[in-house]
Amino acid sequence: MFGKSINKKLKENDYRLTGQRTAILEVMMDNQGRHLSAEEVLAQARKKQPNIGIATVYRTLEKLAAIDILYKSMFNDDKYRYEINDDHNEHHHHHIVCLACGKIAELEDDLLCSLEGQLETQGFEVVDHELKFFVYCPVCRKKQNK
Amino acid sequence: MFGKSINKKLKENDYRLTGQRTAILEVMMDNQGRHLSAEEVLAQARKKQPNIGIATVYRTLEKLAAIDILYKSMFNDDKYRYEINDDHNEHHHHHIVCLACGKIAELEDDLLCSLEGQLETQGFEVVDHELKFFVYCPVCRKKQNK
DNA sequence: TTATGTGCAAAGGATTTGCAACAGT
DNA sequence: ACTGTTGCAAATCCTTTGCACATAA
Repeated sequence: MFGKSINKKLKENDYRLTGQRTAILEVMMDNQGRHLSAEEVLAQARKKQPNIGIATVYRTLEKLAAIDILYKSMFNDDKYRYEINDDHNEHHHHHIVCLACGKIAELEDDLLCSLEGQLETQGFEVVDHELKFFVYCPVCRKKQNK
Repeated sequence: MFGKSINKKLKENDYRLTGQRTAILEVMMDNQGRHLSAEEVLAQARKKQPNIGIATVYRTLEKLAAIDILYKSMFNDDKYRYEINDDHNEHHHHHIVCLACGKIAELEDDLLCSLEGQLETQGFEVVDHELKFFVYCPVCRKKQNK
């Protein structure tokens, strides 16, 4: 009910499908491309499961991130944020963070592969990478007339 | 006494040079290229200023980061780490983080300039970027015989 | 049934803050 | 002297954990 590759992952990992987890997964699917904090997930999940607690949210997000269904990262506000990971095998997340409004855009590019190749010839095994650009986005630049 | 460009920055920013701040700056200079947590800075600073408190360390690190004398970032252990910023104007930090031992290497490359250029033609103002590779380093790979 | 998952409240760890005393300039 | 800085302890914020109860398989 969540797409075959997600269901497969859940099954492979002995992942008991409770009402709470279903609610959380639904929230994450409804927010594709957005980066939600645990509190934000809680607020939305409560609409479906009124008694769900924050501990369950953290535990579930953590587990889903561990099996690559979610991607976990932190921007500029000291709290982790989670987003659904479409192709949950390789995750090359290139975020473009606006320093003014905090909006986060994503970059689909894979320019970095050649760099990874270099590292691998040096004996590193590259598991993942993460690139962040800190920017002023076009809208904010206009507001500040820069 | 800390190199002319650091002294200039301090003066420009009305930065009163106390014994505590001197101690912290010395610690950071002594650890060029390393990434210290606030607690680690505290421990070393106490050798010079036995009564210095953790609040002062946080306040000082924050201020030095604000004027680009330090660079602040977080790796995989939920605490901020600080390092001295040699050319404290542009900071292009490319860290290579080993997932096994936590060791952090740096990459001096500037392959990303072309990507920045693309963003700028799209109307973004790029202030900074940050790239992290999550890897297993050669030493750890050997230990795990991978 | 039986191992896993849940909610709650308490604990934990990093960081910040209020405030009275202190110290550069 | 004036103003910014300090140390301490308490407060804050995000996240984790212990435990008794509940529930999916």
